[in-house]
Amino acid sequence: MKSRRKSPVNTVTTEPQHCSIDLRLKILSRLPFFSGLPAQALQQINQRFIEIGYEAGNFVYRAGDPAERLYVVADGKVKILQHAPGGRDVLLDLLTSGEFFGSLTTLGAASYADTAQLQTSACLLSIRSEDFQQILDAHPTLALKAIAIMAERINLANQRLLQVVALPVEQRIAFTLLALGKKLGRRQENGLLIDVPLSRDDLAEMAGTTPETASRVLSQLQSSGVVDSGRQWIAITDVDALEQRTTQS
Amino acid sequence: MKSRRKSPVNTVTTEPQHCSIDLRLKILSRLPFFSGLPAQALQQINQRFIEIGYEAGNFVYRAGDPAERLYVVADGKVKILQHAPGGRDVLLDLLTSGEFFGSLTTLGAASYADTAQLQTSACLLSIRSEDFQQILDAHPTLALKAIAIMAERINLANQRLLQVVALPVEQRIAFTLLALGKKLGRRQENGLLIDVPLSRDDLAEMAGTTPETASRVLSQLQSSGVVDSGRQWIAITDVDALEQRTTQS
DNA sequence: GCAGTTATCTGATCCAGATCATGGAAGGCA
DNA sequence: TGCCTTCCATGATCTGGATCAGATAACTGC
Repeated sequence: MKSRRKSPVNTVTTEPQHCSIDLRLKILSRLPFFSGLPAQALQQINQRFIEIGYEAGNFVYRAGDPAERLYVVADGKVKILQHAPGGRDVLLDLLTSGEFFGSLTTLGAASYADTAQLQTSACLLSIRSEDFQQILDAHPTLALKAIAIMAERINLANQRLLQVVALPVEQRIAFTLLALGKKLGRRQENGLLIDVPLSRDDLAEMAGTTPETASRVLSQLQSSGVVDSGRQWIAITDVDALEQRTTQS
Repeated sequence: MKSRRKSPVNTVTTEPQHCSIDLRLKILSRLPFFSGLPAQALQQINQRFIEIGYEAGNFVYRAGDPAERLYVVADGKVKILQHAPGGRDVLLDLLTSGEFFGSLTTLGAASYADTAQLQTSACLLSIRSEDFQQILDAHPTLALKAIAIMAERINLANQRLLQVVALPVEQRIAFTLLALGKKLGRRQENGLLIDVPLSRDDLAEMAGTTPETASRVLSQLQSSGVVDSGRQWIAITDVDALEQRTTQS
């Protein structure tokens, strides 16, 4: 019954051409964030961006580095984490194409509070914070969109805080898996595959627990037929059942 | 040694005239957020606001209510909290004069995710979200300031998440007290008084623990001479010593 | 000043989940 | 194909802090 098949996660690495300057404008124009902008403006904005390719595992920046750039994920997955003095880390988010990270503002803190590391190889677009601020200045619509995005992130962070304080581990892991499934899920024969290499450590850091406990909970979910998992991958086989786990027991 | 004096917290309730329409413009113009704006613009903005006085304990809004207004604290203290299904709550923030809460955006969620309750009687200024958005639209500088404020709140939320996951209760309480002291502290003979009525329950909800544990930690800090406290009040007598508690043991 | 109510303190017990420890399975690479 | 490394599962033990339960102290209203 225990399936230990080869990881079904799409491990195709980002090809160099995915990160080429040719595709940059196309990528930017597809972003919901920039939608509705005249082509001309988009053209100008495009010129301020540079593209960077990274290998999986690389750090884009680390907590404490001077915060001077804003990044957009063009392709690949990026994990945002925060370090605690005691060595225990928290995985704040796993970002996918179209999402922002880095410094949205030059006001306030002068250094990054979090660390950005590539979960897969990826292609990033990057812009200096000041340039981005000028863009926001010139296009108030974008500023409102940015505010909406940030409001959402504040809610997300508060939601997680609430969960960690008030819910037992199993429920937190259920919530975490559902969120991952919703965001990064890909339909498969065996269910909703979380389409990113995800270790037990990663899951633990997202749910605010230890890898051992994450493993135990996952084993239990697996033997109940709610999820299917293996080395570095997890698939949700029964979303409804998993949703139930967020409530009781 | 144990001091159980009368609460030194300033309990002067907001007088009606503090919330009068006469003072509204003055209050708004003093806000750092609106500083640098021409008087004319401020005049216009002022017209969009309404003022409301509330009694301590009242709810401004509750989680789930339709989110259609943004509030500014003119006078008094407002606590922002979030409910967990299990009954345990989290106190997200204690806001004081000049701070915003409510709905910064009409995009996204249509209802408040949190609850706003008055910690003291207070005077609030309120504006419809759409009106506020129009103001941001018209004054891009304000939008950038709003973004900076939200970035700060995101960092704060992530910081607290990290603390809850990685630090033991005593350290979390020490951090909480230091933050409160920094934000709401008033110098007194006996130290830095946290100038707001604050019960053990409130402190527990801020630090993500139970009132019993909060009480125990506080007793221990008190017998070490680091803080001084009583019914509904806490003062930090030795800031440096408290800072040390955030690190070791 | 007294009775009732609310906030706080503190002891005793309990348990979810962290920690410690070990063995096994999957993938990488020569 | 076999060695080596990394990841995962799972048992055993331990403990920080929650929970349960009274006992005090402070405020409120009369």
